[in-house]
Amino acid sequence: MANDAVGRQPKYQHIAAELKDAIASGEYGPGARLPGESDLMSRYGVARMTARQAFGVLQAQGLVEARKGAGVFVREYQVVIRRRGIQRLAVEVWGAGGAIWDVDGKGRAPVVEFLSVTEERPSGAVAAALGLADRAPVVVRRRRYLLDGKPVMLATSYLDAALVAGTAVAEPDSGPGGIYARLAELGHGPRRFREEIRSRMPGPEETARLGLAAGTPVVLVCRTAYTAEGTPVEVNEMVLDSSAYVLEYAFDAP
Amino acid sequence: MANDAVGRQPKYQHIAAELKDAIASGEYGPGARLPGESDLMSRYGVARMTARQAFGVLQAQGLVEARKGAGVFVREYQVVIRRRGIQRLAVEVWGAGGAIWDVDGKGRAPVVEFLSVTEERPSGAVAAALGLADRAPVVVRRRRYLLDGKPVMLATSYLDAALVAGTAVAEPDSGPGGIYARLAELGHGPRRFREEIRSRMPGPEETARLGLAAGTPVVLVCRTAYTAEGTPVEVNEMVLDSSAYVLEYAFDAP
DNA sequence: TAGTGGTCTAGACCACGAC
DNA sequence: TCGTGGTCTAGACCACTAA
Repeated sequence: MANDAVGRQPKYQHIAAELKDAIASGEYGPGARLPGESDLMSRYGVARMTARQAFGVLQAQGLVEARKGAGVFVREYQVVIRRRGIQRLAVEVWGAGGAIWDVDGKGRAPVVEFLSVTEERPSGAVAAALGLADRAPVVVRRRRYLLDGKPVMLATSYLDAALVAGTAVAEPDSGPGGIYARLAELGHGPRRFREEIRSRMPGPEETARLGLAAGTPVVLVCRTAYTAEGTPVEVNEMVLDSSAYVLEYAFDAP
Repeated sequence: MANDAVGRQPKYQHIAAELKDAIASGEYGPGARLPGESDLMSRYGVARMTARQAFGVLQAQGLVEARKGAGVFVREYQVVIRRRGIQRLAVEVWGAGGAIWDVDGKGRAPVVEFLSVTEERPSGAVAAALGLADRAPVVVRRRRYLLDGKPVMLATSYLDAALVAGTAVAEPDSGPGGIYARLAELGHGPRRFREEIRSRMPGPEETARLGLAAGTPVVLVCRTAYTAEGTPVEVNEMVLDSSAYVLEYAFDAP
C-alpha cells in the first residue's frame, strides 16, 4: 500500500507498475477509464510530467490508450483474424473463383479498398525476388483491407509487366479468383509459395494508414509465389496490424 | 533549413522528422552518434524536454538508442537468424540426432541455456491444446537461446507428464535429437505441426530477459506438435526478439 | 572531470470531448 | 463550460561514460 518501497525504482516506474497490477487484477477492465493525470498527481504527490511518464510506460506496452479530452483507458484487445497461411492458398480456393481471405474470417470478410494499379521500376530487392534483369518494369497493385471499417492490412503486389500488362491483372478489378486465377489462365498459375515474416514498430505513415494505437507493432509478411517450374510470378508485401491478426501455419513434418 | 514550416506540426515531431530524414539520407549511419539533447536545444531553440520528446519518437520506432552518459546513437539492425518454419522440423533432422536450429543458422548456432524442468499444473489454454482433462500435470521445460552471448529467444515446452515423466524428456539434457527423438522412441513421434504467430510489445520482464532495446516488439510463436494419429504431444511457446529473426514458411499450394 | 542522458518539479497555454 | 490530455518552458539534481 505504502509508497516507500521505492528501493531504487524511479517514481514513474513505481506508478506504472501499480497501475499495471490494478489492470491485471481486473480492477480496471478492458475499456475502463483509469485515474487521470491530476488524480495521479494528488495521489502520489508528483508533478504532472511524472504522472505522464507513468502513462507513457503503459502506452508503449500497448496496454493503455489516451484519448484527448476524455481520459486514459484500458485497451480492449481483439484478435479477430486468423490467417491460415497454407490452406488459404489452396488451388481450389482461387480456382473456384473464391477470394483467399474467405478462408481466414470468422464470418466477417474484410473489405478491399483499391488504392492504385501502376507500372513502375521495382526496387532491387523486388527485382531480384522476381528474377528480373535490369529492374525491368513491374505492375504494382496497392490496396488496403478493412474489417468493420477499421484498416487491418496494407498490401502491395509486384508482377512482371512483360507478363501481365494489358491483362486483367493490370486492372483494379482482377475478376473472380483474383490475380492467381488470371495468372493460371496465362499459363503461370502459382503452385509454390514462400512467406517471410518480420515484425517492427511502424513509421508515422503506417501508423496513420492503419489507424494504429500507440504501442502496436506491425507484422510484415512478404510472399513470393512460384509456378510449378519454380519461376517467381508475384511478390506481395503486406503490413499487418499486429493487434488484429494471428498467423497460422499447419503442415506435416517433411 | 528554416524552422518556420511548422504548419500545425508540434516542434518535437518536426525535430524528429528532420533527424529521421538525416538518418535515412545516410548522414548518420548505423552506430553513428546523433547530436545530443543540448545540441538540439540550441539548434532549434527549444527546452530540453522538447528535445527529449523528439528522441522519444525515434526510440519508440526502434530507430535510435540512447546510452546514458554517452549519447544517442543510430541502431544497427541485424537480422541474423532465418528460421525455416517447415524444413527445420523434418524427421530427418531430429531423427539423425541433429538439433532443429541447425537448419536456421548462417553458421552460428545459438547456445541453449537451460533454466528449469519442472512438473506443474498447466493453464487452461495449454491443457486444452494438449487435450488433457482436468488440467492433469505437465512437464515444463524452460530455456533461453543466445546468439553470440545475446539472448534471442525464450522457449517453454509443455508435455503430458503421464507420458514423459521419468524419461529423458524430463531431464535437462534430453539427448541427441532432442525431445522429438525421445518422443519417437516412446511411440509418439511428432508428424504434424501447427504454429501460431502473434506480435506485441514486450512487458518489463521480457525486455529484461531478452535484453531488448526500446521500440523492439517480440514475436510469439506457439507450436503444437501432433502424432500421425492427430494426438497433441507438445506445446511450445516461444518469445522471439523481433530484431533478430526472420520467420520463413515455404510450401506447395495444397 | 566534464558532458551525457535519466529523473523530477512547477508552472503555462492549447485543443478537444463530454456535458 | 469545464476537465481532459497534448505541448512546451526553465530550471534542478543525479548516475553514468569517456577522456
